[in-house]
Amino acid sequence: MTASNELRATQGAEDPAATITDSMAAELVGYNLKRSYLVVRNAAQEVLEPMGLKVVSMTALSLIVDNPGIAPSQIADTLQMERPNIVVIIDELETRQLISRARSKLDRRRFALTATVRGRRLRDQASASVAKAEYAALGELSDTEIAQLLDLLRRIRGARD
Amino acid sequence: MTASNELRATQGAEDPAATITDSMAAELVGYNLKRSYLVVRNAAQEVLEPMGLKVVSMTALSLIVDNPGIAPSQIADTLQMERPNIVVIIDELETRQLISRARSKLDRRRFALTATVRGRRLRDQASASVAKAEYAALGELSDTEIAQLLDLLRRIRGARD
DNA sequence: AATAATGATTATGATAGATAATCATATTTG
DNA sequence: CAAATATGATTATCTATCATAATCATTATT
Repeated sequence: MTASNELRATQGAEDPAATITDSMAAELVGYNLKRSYLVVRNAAQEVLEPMGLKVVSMTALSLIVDNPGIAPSQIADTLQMERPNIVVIIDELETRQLISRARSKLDRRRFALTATVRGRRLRDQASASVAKAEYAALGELSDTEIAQLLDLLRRIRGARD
Repeated sequence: MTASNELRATQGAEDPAATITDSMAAELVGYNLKRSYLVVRNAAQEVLEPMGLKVVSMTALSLIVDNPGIAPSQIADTLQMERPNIVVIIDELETRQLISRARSKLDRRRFALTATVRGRRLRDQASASVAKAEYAALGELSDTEIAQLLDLLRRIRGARD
């Protein structure tokens, strides 16, 4: 770096119109992962909100639809959440009559969760809407690139799971 | 799906040893982005903690190092955070004498933030450690794949910025 | 039978993140 | 130029997310 560049850099950003250089954003994967995640999550939240669902509650609902009889603790394990936080989500899904909660016959400490017809219908609707919203948010990327991205992401988390 | 598969699915998950099918995790990009982000962020947090930094404070510090004279509001814009939350971070960086805060001469409402020598040194150290930690967390991926990933992620957030 | 472990729950706490209100300074406009 | 408006920083506050500790019922272990 030359002396004049040094000088410019020393005072440059004080000009409100100056362009901010952001070396972190350019280089770090975590930073870019976070930003991309927020873009996609916001797109999902937007379409879920009118259905009264959050991303986490729709994920839990989906798990229950796909795995009838699943227990809260299994949901916690799968979604990497703490059990106390699952309880709240399940309470709400039950109040809205999207799922039913019954004691397991094999282990009476556990609950066996099952989706109701309403729950299954809402899941299907939500899942389709979210997929569509994601696709729109990823509009820049081709189908091939989305597949590549998914593969890379699965391998990152796969290493730690 | 056959009748027997249907039956198995209906009761299957009540067996604690049953495998949970997670169609969301398999398909949704947002879910995979979140999981991958958490893996990488945890790796970064781990190496930053002994330096007394969080991801966000090290990002802010880095911005100040790269853009001497930058104002809090510019940091907020760049990092997509609200100004009140920036204040806290800057307070801490200043208390630790990693940056200095002076009124801008061009606009006396603004602050002109500059990194101290200590701040610059810590940034360099932190930035190197985080890059190394990220690389380890991405161990599954080749250099080419990491570059591909970065490109895809930048294009996702680029579309919305 | 007594002890330990597990699952669900409640209460609670920590942290990130956003909003509203306030004050100083700059800018715009009548 | 004076009044009104906008901007930047700050404080106080509120919400959401996420985690921990303690409790109770049931099951597994010794």
